[in-house]
Amino acid sequence: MSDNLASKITDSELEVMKLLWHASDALPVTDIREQLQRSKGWEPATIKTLISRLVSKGVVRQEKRNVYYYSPVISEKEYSSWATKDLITRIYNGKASDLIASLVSSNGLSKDDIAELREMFKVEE
Amino acid sequence: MSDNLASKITDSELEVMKLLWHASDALPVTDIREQLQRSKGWEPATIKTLISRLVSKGVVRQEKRNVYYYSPVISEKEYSSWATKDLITRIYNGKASDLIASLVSSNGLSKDDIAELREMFKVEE
DNA sequence: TTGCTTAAGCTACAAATGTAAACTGCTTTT
DNA sequence: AAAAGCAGTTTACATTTGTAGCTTAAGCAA
Repeated sequence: MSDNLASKITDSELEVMKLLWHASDALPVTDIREQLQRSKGWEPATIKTLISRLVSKGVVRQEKRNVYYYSPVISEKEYSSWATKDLITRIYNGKASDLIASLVSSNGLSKDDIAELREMFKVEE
Repeated sequence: MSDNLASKITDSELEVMKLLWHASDALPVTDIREQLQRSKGWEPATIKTLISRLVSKGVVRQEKRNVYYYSPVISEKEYSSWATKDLITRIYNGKASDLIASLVSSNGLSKDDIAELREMFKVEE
């Protein structure tokens, strides 16, 4: 996923992406509209604009059937790991461990998180 | 640090913040200008605009001496931990360990990072 | 078949952002 | 003192983002 694709997903657009990511298959506008209208209170026109922009940006693909069906071009995992690396580059001078240190020192980790991490980084012998 | 302060620091503004964070004391525009002109190639006017916006946003304070001296109101640590939590909220459904798992599975961690993390999460006995 | 609904595409419009010039009044230099 | 330089302030202007309306054409309901 190149920088100039993912970096351009805005907050509102991300809501659409989340919907598409969680769908098991491509969705027609109707379905997208229905859900976002409920969860976000957006007008149909707004939702259509967001979808169009995502298509222009190349992160959503449309297939013509009776009506267009939309599906994500990049996966949620790709996007989130990109966003994480981007954060690390921008504010942790590229050091992932600094991010984690920050989480630790700002109490950003729950007891469960810490337990998981101990497990994750346990030295195997 | 309330959401509506930090969330409003834009990319360009962040460059100014970094400079202020790394300075040991408040800086006059001259110093800020000098460094950002070199490192970013920005015109003096641009730099002045960014500083003003940061002051309006309440994240930079100005003290009147001969000339104004500028210093950060929020610390780099506060900002970065806020930004990290924000990322976790927005794309990891609030689960910090998911972020770290994503880093692990996308090879976002260097050997050094991993070594540090092992140390960090070592079970003390 | 005649509307009603609504997808698609185009247009709109304010706020935020990136980038910078113009003006105004000190301060410093010649 | 006159000129030069620059801080501080105001204004500018294009692009991006959030949010949404209008128009046209097609599918579906009555």
